[in-house]
Amino acid sequence: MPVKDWLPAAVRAAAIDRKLKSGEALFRLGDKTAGLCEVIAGRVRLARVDRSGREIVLHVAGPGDTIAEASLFSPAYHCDAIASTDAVVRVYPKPAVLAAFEKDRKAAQAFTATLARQVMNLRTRIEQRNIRSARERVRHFLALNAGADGRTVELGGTLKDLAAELGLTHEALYRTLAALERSGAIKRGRGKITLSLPRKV
Amino acid sequence: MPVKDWLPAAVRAAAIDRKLKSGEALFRLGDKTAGLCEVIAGRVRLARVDRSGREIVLHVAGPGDTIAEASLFSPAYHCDAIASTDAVVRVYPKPAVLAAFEKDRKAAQAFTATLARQVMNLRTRIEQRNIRSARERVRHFLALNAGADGRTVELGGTLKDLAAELGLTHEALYRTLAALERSGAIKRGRGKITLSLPRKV
DNA sequence: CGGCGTTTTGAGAGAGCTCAACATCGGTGG
DNA sequence: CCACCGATGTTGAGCTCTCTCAAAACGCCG
Repeated sequence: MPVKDWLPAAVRAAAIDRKLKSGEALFRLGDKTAGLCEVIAGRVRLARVDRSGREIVLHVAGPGDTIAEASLFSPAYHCDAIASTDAVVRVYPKPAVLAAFEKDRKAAQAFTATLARQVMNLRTRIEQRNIRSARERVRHFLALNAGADGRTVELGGTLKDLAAELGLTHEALYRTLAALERSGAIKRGRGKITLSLPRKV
Repeated sequence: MPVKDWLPAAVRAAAIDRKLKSGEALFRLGDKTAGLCEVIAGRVRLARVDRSGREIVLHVAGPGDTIAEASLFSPAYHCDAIASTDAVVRVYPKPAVLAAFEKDRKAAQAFTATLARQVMNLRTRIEQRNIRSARERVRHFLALNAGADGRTVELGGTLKDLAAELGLTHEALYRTLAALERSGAIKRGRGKITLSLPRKV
C-alpha cells in the first residue's frame, strides 16, 4: 500500500527528501535510526557485508517502496542501504511517525499490515536462497516477478545487479540465462526477459 | 516479548489449545487462517515444499514463540506448519485478536514491534542461507544460537532436523560437525554443542 | 577514439549433493 | 531378556555444479 494512503498528512509534511548518487549510502549498519524511508526515484538496496567481504543483498526497493520499517523500533540500523542508481529518498522522521501511530489507529494498522506482508516476502526470499541450482533459482525469480501478463519480467538494473540480488555470481547468471534462452525457455530483450511458456503451476 | 505480556486477557481467554503428534500439521499452505498461534510445548516448524518435493524449513518455533503473525492480515496461510515433536499449540482466534488491536493500542504496538523484530530475524536468516560453505553456515548458526555463556548451543531436536533448518543435507552437516570437532573448534555432547573458544567478533 | 563497466565465454578446482553401506540407539514384542 | 525394526547418526566414493580466475567482445559516454 502506498505510503500516501495511510501516513497522516502531518507526518508527510515533516518529510525530508534526500538525493543519492549511485553507490552512495543512505545509512550504514550501526547508524542511529532516523526514520521511515520511502524511495521516490531510483533503486536502493539493503545489504550486509559478510566476513569474507562479500556483499549480501537482502532487498531491493524501487519507487513507492518503503525501507527501514523495522528500524522504527530499533535504535540502530541492522544493515546498509545503498543506492543502486541515482536515487531520491524521502525520510519521515521517526518521532513524527511513532507519534502518528499513537493517535491514528488506521495508520498504525496499515503499517502493521505492511510489516506482515514484508514478513511473507522475506520468507519467499529465504525459499529462493535455499535453492542451490542456478537454473531453478532464476526460474523461481522469474515466476515471482512476472508482470501482469505472467510472462514478462522487467529488469530494474543490470544483470550484474540481478546476480547479486539472486545470490549468484554474475558469470553463473549469464551462463544460466544463455542456457535458458538456447533451450527456448526464455527470450531476452533490452532490460526484460520473456518466458516462452505461460507460467503454470 | 511473551504473548502474555501484551495480549489482553479477554483474547487469551478465547484461546483454544491444540495437541499435535510429531509430524502432524497445524495448518497447510492455502488453508484459511484461523488466528495467532503460540507454541506452548514442543517444536513446530514452518516450511514450504519446493517443486522437487524437498521441504524447505523457513522457521522453527519453540515454547513461547508465536507463529502465523503475518497471517492475521491474510486470508490463507502461505506455508505449512508442522510439529517437529509432539507439541501443544495455543490458537488465539483471529477476530478476537484483531478486535483487541482496535481497542488496545498497547497490544497493537507490541504486536507491531514483534513483527519488526521478526523482519530483522528473517533478514539474518537470509544472510545465513546465502553462505554456501557448510562450515561457515554452521559457525554462523552456532554464533547466533549460543546460550547465555556464549559457548553452548542447546539442540532442540535431532541433527537431521538441524540440517534441514540450516538448508544442508544431513550428510554434509555430520561431516562438518565431525571436522569441526576434529579440529578442536567444538565439542559435542548429548543434544548440545560447545564452542571451544569464547565467541569473538 | 579511448576508457570503463557490463556482458560473455573458457578452463580448472573445490565443495556439497547423491547414492550406498553400515553403525547406533530406542522402542516393541515375543 | 533378547531379537527385531525403524529412525538417526556416520562414513565412503563419485559426480555435478557453482565459484574462481582469466581473457576477450560489447556498449556507453566523455
